[in-house]
Amino acid sequence: MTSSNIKPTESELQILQILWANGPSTVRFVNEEINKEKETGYTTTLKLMQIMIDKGIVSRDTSSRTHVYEARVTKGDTQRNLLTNFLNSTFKGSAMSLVMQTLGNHEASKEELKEIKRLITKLENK
Amino acid sequence: MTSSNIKPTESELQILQILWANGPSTVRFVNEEINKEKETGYTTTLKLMQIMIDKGIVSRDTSSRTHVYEARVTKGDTQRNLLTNFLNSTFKGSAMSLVMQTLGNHEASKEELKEIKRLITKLENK
DNA sequence: TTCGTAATACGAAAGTATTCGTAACAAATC
DNA sequence: GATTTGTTACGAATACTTTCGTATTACGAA
Repeated sequence: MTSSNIKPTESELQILQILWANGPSTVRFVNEEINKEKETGYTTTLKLMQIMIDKGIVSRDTSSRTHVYEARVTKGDTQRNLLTNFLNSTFKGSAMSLVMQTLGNHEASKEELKEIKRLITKLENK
Repeated sequence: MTSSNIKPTESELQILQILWANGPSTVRFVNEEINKEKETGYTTTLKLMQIMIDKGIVSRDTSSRTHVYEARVTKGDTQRNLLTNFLNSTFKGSAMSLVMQTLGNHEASKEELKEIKRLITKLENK
């Protein structure tokens, strides 16, 4: 298997997104980012990040008083795992259905559509 | 909005899938289907389905002693809602990324790929 | 040094989801 | 009719997630 079964909770995923986007970060920074979306107490975020340490999802540098946290799972691996789970539970494993619904319901630019076509052509020739 | 915010839990979704696939069903039938995947007590399934009644996700015919349950949310609406949530949380709203990863990681037949291409062409001409 | 601020640690409360035991009852079987 | 079987109702235990209050400690400013 590519990597252990990564299944972060909703809150954990939000934190991971922030760490992926910004690199190693302090609890304060992460909490401020979260608060742009949803009011959340500082110790709430701290606790979540400590739990993520226990689970091995993040690591931290404790050399200075203010700890710096870093994702230990990659965005790619995590997305892949979550996608597989989602595909199985919601679309019973039919990648086709999922793609069709996504394209049908969500906007994509002409350029993006072209790129998807290119990928499909590449897949067809394999 | 197309429909109220349908967000079934993992277990509830599994039950919905069975109801969508088989039409109105008894608790016993649903429980047997579930047990093909995962050992689960009868009353566990019963309780879940009763909770789904409370939430308005399913309805039931109680005219005979053995109640018959039916989904009150459509597969399409539910998938659409779950897809939007998933897209936002895991792919930060980028439909493009999701589609590319799905095509890249999960098998699709040549026929299916062709069909997706057809859909894209149709979208491009709008 | 003393005080205030900011950080971590910890435990517990609150919320949600899952699981199942037991009671009550109706129906079928003997 | 008595007993076994199958069904619903209900409550409670367990588990997992989220939230936060409080204690403690380290650091910096006065």
